[in-house]
Amino acid sequence: MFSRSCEYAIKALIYVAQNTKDGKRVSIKEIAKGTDAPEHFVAKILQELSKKKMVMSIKGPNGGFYLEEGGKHVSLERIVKEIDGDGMFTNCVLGLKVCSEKTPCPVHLEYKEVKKNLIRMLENNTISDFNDKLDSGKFFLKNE
Amino acid sequence: MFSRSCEYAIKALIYVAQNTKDGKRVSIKEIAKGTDAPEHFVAKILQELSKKKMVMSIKGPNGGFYLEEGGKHVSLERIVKEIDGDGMFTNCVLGLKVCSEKTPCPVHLEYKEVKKNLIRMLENNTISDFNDKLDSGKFFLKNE
DNA sequence: AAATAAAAAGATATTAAGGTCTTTTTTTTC
DNA sequence: GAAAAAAAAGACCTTAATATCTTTTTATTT
Ligand code: FES
Ligand code: FES
Repeated sequence: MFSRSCEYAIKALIYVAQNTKDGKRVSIKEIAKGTDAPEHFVAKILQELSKKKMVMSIKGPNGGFYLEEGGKHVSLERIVKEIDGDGMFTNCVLGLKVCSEKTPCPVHLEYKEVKKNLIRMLENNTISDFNDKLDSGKFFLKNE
Repeated sequence: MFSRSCEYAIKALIYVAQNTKDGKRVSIKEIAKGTDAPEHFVAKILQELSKKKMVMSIKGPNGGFYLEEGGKHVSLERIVKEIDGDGMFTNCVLGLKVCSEKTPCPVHLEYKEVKKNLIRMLENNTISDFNDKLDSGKFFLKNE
């Protein structure tokens, strides 16, 4: 569904939001541990997100990552599009050159509904939405 | 969503069903052209499907691929599972080790609904369903 | 039997994703 | 100012997906 990079990005951002509420910062190492992801890989992804101002970073001792107020209201849709591009939103599910009503693939009509659901899910969920959920202890960023 | 292989497989099977109604067979070359897929790649995928008896093949002049009566009633779900495995049906969408109600990821609940839709779409559509649709000329296996 | 047409099999190549390691830069603390 | 801690940058490695090419086997047609 999503690329690994994208999965890590989503979990990392949720983790950062969750653990920097009081003006603290979290290091790559912490994020990697907290989301069960390879440290150096997550570093690269955060670098990318940082360039796009989706997460803030400060170097040096006591540095790390944190979110600006606005960053907390970023939707999953935004993250997915930044990392994986908009293929999932526009491509034909059977790989036709274009997805259109004019020359639709056999599953176009039915897939359209599925896609609508998926997109709604991505649009309606922001980083901060998850924080509330995580606080309740009923959701996890890693398991097993 | 699906791998290339899987996309090609689905389109190839639909194409075969569509073009062998009268006891004819179609060659790899035809299938590749008809579905806008690389010939040798599609050959390998059909080989695999052939081993699994999801499509029949006959060698030699006048040979080619065709479907047994039963093959026409194969669902997309079956094809996807044979080619891509059941990851899409069982894996956590954020990549947690397991997808479970016990230790769900933050989007588990919402994604569950999306997944249900997707699976229903895959289960409810068989190769022969598409033939009827294609006959009407309103759907395509390639475009642009 | 020879020629031919087709799939099967298998070897190889290419590309992209995923992952790791090393060096550099920045900042803080002492 | 030196040492340390952190991210940034970049080089590199590994694996899997995608794709192509070549050879072999099988069946048909003449
Ligand atoms: S044409 Fe295939 S999903 Fe729209
Ligand atoms: S735990 Fe993530 S989808 Fe179920």
